[in-house]
Amino acid sequence: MGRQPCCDKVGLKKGPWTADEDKKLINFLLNNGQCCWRTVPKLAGLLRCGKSCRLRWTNYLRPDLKRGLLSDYEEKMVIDLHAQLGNRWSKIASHLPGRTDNEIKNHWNTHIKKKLKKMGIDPVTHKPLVSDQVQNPPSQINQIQIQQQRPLAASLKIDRNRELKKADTSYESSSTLTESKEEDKIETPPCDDIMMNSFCTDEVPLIEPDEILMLSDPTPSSSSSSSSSNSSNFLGNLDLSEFEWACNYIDYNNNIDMKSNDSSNSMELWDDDFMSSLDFLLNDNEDVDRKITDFDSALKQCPSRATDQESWAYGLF
DNA sequence: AAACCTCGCAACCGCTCCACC
DNA sequence: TGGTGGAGCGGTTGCGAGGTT
Repeated sequence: MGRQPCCDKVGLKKGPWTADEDKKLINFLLNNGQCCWRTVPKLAGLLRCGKSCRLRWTNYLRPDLKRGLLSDYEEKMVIDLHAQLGNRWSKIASHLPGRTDNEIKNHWNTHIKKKLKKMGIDPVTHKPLVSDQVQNPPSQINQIQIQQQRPLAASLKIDRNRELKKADTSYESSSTLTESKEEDKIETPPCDDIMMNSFCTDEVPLIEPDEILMLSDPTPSSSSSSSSSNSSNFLGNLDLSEFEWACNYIDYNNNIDMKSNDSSNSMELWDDDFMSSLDFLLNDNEDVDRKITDFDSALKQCPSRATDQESWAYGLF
């Protein structure tokens, strides 16, 4: 018996999302929150399946997403985490605020893989490629090997049961059974001189504060994109004044009036401490651990849904 | 200038996981 | 405890943009 499709696909639209569809989805989710994805397209008036809506939201429309290429530090983290976790992109993404599993997966496949190969590192095993030792000076190989020792050791903590299912992940040979969920405790890799010297990433245009300001105070767009493919600025082109902000969800579950047409309220709860705590999302990360701690504490100032892992991001504009 | 090629990324597909009954 | 359905995950595909011939 075949699996039931996730939705009735007859008459449903596929392919790139239009700006209008995006707007409908954002409008619905900001006003109603995330509930059952299957019902979202129906309630939002979209001819899409729920799965498509969820992907569009999580990978593209979520307001907390960082756009642009991964920074050096993020790239380093991805490499290190991949060495520990393998192709578990969502786990890796959970260590990188504002990045999605899809984005990291794409970046890995298009950029990092090539870089590692160029450096003589097998992107699957994170060990030096034997054939490439000819191409790389011995000193460089030694540095690579030194770098690889730490994640390998850390990887021993990964749940063996789960890893056995991943035939192609890096650490099939990891010994010792350990407690499950240990992977969630994997440490954020520290800045490492070797890695800093080894990787030279592209210029990384991270989101600047002024861009965020633009989003919080939308101005008429010069020309709204005809398709979703150019929607890095898309949210800025939307009239979000009608939307509810996370911090205004004083008590979502108790049905306190969630609808507010006064967008000026949207920043009321964003005091200086909270805003400054967002720096780590906006600037390059030198002391991420501290900043994440600050951010966590700042999030506690934002009541109710804002602290929900999936929905805290609503307030990031 | 046009045809072709390559690359990057958004989106889809199918499978697994997990909560609920 | 097993079945079921929804959500999530990872792999893959398709298309558009930019580069090359």
